[in-house]
Amino acid sequence: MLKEREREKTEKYYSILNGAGAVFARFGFHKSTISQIAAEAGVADGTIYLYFKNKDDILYQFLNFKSTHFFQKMRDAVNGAENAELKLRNLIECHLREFQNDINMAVIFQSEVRYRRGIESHLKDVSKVYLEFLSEIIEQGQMEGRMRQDLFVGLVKRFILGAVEGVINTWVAADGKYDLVSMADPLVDLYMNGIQNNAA
Amino acid sequence: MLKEREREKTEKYYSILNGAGAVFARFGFHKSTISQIAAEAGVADGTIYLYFKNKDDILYQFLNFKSTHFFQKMRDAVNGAENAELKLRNLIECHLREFQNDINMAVIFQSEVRYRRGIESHLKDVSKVYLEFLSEIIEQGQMEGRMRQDLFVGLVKRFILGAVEGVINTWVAADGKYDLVSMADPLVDLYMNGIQNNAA
DNA sequence: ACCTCAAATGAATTTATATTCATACACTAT
DNA sequence: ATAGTGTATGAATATAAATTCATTTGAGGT
Repeated sequence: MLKEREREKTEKYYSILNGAGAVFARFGFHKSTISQIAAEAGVADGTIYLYFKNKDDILYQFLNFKSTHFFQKMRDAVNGAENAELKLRNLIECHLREFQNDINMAVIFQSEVRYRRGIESHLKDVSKVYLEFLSEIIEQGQMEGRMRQDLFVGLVKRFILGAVEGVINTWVAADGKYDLVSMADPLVDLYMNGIQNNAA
Repeated sequence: MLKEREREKTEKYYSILNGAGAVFARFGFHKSTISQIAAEAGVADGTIYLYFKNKDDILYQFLNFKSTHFFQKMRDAVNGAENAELKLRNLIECHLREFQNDINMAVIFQSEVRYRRGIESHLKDVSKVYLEFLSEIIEQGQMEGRMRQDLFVGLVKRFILGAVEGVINTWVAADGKYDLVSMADPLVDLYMNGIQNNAA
């Protein structure tokens, strides 16, 4: 086993992480084998165990690495906006852009993160952090008078997250063929105005 | 192997299906073993292979059985409503009620159905059928002038399904502790009116 | 009571793959 | 050049669990 300090910095560490990302995305975590990952990363099977504790650890580190980056982008996007509606728009746009730019990550997040008992417990629960972002935005929106006062925030935030994920799932199922980011505006429009025809 | 005809009717067949439902829900498909399922169903390991081709087949038949029932309920719920908004409300309420009444099914649908390559291909894709229900309702709503004309139906239906699933996931994560069906009205209200404060 | 055969059993077998480890390699310092 | 140290290899091993099958059980039927 390599020294803890250096282990995570080497080029090889990232080759394996990326290889694993590609393999997990293609076959799913359970059907992926260490040999496949090793081949994809261009290393021997045994080498993987110099950098990772075991197969689970690969997934764990992958999610950890990606989500750290993801939430940093998220924070930047939200902070750069003034009012709640713009924050929401930026958040959604950022989410879609990051997933579009890294389809392996997108596939893995959408398919493996849900109900992985024992992983989400270690991992700073991805959707939890996300939902906190949303709570803040909604509450700010209510203070600004921009969003309804009678909203049940606990529900609204799942509602928002669920809908983005639904849109991403569809995009993933279509192998990322179309532009995902352009869904941001119509999506936010739905959040804000709903589907009812108020004109009539 | 039992005769095809009789195999699926026996009491034992359903014991195994239910046992599997409980075990899959508790441990997830991959971590569930045949022995656990057999124990839960009160039969010997080998007996399972008299009724099912293999472990995958158990999940497949479980999903098939449950989704057939589910969609029947769904159809009844939708047909019993006059206008599109009521149909939507009934659909969501039915969805939530059925999941609430069968938490094993709920857990399995939410966690195993997504990205199970080779299963959704056999199984009449659950979300596909669901999305067709939604398309019809939305289009009807537009004809009735009850829903906006400028909606991108392809987006709206994922939006709706995604949001219900988000709400169900939260409920499942809380071990079904609170009443799920009561989320139907506020949820539909959000679909229809959005979160924006129009009064101000 | 005995026979027959479908149904059930669970220990033995097979299979698949995660993980280990003895060996080989490559770089640096002396 | 050679020794020494950290790194990489991949064949061999360990393990776990799915699946099989020789054997047993039990419910009619004679």
